[in-house]
Parts: sequence; structure tokens; C-alpha cells
Amino acid sequence: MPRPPKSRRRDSRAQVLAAARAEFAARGFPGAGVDRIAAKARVNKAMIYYHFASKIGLYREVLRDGFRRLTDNARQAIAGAPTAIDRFDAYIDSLVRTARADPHIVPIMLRELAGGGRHFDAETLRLMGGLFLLVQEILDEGRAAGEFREADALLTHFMVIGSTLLYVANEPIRDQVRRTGVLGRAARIPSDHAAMARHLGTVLRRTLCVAGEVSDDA
Amino acid sequence: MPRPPKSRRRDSRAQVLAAARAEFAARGFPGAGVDRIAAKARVNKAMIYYHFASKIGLYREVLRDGFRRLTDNARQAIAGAPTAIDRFDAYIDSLVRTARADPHIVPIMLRELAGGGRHFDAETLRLMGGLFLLVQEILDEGRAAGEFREADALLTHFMVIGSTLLYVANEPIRDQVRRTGVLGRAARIPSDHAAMARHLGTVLRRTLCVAGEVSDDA
DNA sequence: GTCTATAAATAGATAGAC
DNA sequence: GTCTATCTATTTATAGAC
Repeated sequence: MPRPPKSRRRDSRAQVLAAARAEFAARGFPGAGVDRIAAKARVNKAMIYYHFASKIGLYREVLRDGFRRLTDNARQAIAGAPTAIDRFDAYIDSLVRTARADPHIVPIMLRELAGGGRHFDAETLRLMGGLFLLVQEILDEGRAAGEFREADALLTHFMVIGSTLLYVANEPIRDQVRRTGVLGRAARIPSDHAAMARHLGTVLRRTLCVAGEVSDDA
Repeated sequence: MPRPPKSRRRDSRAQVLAAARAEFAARGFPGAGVDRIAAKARVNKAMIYYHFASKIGLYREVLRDGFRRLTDNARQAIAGAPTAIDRFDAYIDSLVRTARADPHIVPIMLRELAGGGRHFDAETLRLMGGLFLLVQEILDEGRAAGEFREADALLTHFMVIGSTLLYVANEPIRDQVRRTGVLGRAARIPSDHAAMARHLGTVLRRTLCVAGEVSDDA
């Protein structure tokens, strides 16, 4: 990462990264335009090639950035939680928060998933796997403490990350459904992001925890 | 849909649709090439414009097709099931089966989700919403029969569809992780598609059902 | 219905001045 | 580090013969 020593007005490099994040999220890698990124960043197109060498180079940096934020935040969030189920709550909360704080991460992840991780370099792959390892750790610790029953880590991981990603990503489509009214009055489309997190928490408690009943809150 | 009266060797229209499905799934709408689709379908490129008028027209037909198959299969699958939880099992099984029978549907759905449903026409939107309505119906019936407790339909829907889509879509990335070994020996990455379906069934039983304990099988 | 040839626009990338 | 101008390849789309 060749960081330039200093520059006049707010480091064009960072501006490019922000604009690229939005453009790649909205249109995907092939659909994104370097010209459009340059315009959005209010930077000359040649600067992009100066800083990132190529469109794919820029994209890879955006990818690493997003996954790093996701995993860093998650690791930090679960650090203080005393029990395994608390760590799970903190993990989910962190996922939802990070996804909402930068809404571009989610579409980018979904597209990469759709493409089979074609653009992943080794570090990005490692970062993404880190999310799974984190879930696996929580499950193992919970199991060791007699708090959880046995559960497949991979399937649990996909349940958590799948629910979260799809729910957050689906917001524009929910709006579209509400506006156009294609589903008529039958469809009940309420709820907010906090409700999603709580719902997942309840599901995990009922599924994993050894001890008795869990109250409804979704 | 201008269906040609008849043609010599196996309706070039259908061949184009099949090739388009694969190409759009692998590269997304902007990344897909009409030339590549024509080559894969072993059809002249002009034929694509003759049948579908434009790239977006072809894509919309692929979209409708995929969602129609998904919803039709699901409706059919749950028809015979006696209880609400059985209908849920049948629904999940149908989702997984359809997704595996035509692996192109899943990436296409994920990409559309990432793009906020930008390419949805009214019918596709209605079809997609139909999947949610189906889940809502199952929940309502289960609740009315005293079989289920109260649960948010939208959140349940995203849990089911999110887990399924991501798990199926992730298969290539899991392979990549296994091959490159980036996660070391710590990561346990086993399980098959049937296990995913069973796991989801268990989760739903524990989460929704009023009556007692449910045995582990994931 | 099928094919060839080509138009017209756009995209990623770079040379070279400052 | 920044900008202009431009090269080159590719892509969607169509005209028109058969």
C-alpha cells in the first residue's frame, strides 16, 4: 500500500476509496465505471491508476477494507461478553451495526458470494474465514462450559450471516414492494433492524441453549 | 412472449435461455456478454435480438423463469403436507432441491438482492413476494392450529431463505478455503446440503413449536 | 428464421506535459 | 501528484442479404 506522504485537500486516495465502495456496491465489479468513480470522488481518473494501478487493484483494496472492518469490529465487540450466548448477541449486534454504518459492505459481499469469491485474494479469504472461525469458537466455548448443546458451526454461521445480510440488503426491495403494492394488503412487512437482531438472538437461544424456556421478544 | 411456431433443431430460443442463465449467474448482468451467450448456445448472436429484442429483455425473462420455478415448486411441495411444521420442512426441502437442480438461480437472486432489485419487473416482484407470502401463510395456519407460537413472518422468511441461499452459494468458496488451506487445521468445514435442510428444520421446530423438546439431528 | 458485416458507443488504460 | 488527450479493445445493437 503506497501511502503518499501528504497532500493538499484531504488525500485523494481516501476519497477514491469511498467513491469506489459506493460504485462497486451499487453496480458490481463489471458494472462499475472508473470514470464514474473518478467523478464521484472529484478526482482525475488518472489519479486512480496512479494510486491503484488498475480497476481490479482498486476493487481488491475495497474488498479487504470491508472485511477487515467487519471482522475487527466483531472481535472487539465480543471481547467483554461473559457467557457464550452473550458473545453471540454481541457478534450479531456488531454485524448489524457495521453493515448499517457502511451499507456498501453488504451488497459487495453478496455479489462476491454470487461470483464464487472470484476476486478474493489470500488475505480477503482469510478475513472472511475469520468470521466463521469466530462463530466456531463461540460454539466450542459454550459447549465446553455446558452452556450449549452440540451444533454444526458452519450451518450456524450461515444461518446468522445469511439472515443478517439478506435482511439488510432487502430493505430497498421491501420499499419497492410497499410502494408498488404488488402483494396487496395480505403482506405484513414491518420490523426494523433491532428487531432482526433480537429475533436472531431468540432463535439461537432456543436452538442452542441447554437450560429451559426463552421468552418471546421478536 | 413471441413463441416461434416450430423450428428445426431444438428451438434456439430455449438454448439461448439456458446459456443466458449460466452466463448471467456467473458474471451478473453487466458482466455477461451477449457474444458469449450466443457462442455457448451455439446460436447466431442476431437470433438473440430476434427473440428477445435486447440484453435486458433476455435477462428479465431469465429472472421471471427462475422465480417462477422456485415458487411453483414450493407451492406444489407443501400441498400434501398435513401439519404446519411439515409444510415448513417441505418448503425448505423444495428450496434446496430447486436451487441444486438449477444452480444458476441462487447467484442470480443474490445479485439482484445486492442491486436492490433494480431489474425486477412487476411480475418478478410479485413472484418473489409470493415466497414470503407462503411462509406467512404457513406461520398463520400453524398459529391458528395451536401448533406454533407467534413469530414475525418477515424475519422468519429471511432466516430460511438467507441460510439456504448463502449455504448453497458458498460451496465454491468453501472449496477454495479447503484447497488453499488459509484457515489452517482449526476450521471444520464438513456437511452436505441435506444436513443444511435438516438443521434448518430443527431450528424452526425449536423456535416455533409449542410442544416440548426436539431431538438433535444436525 | 438465420447469418454476415458493421455501425456506434463506451470502457479501461496510458503517454506525456506541468 | 495532477491533468489533458487519446489509444485500443470490446460491446450492444442493427441493417440487410438469403
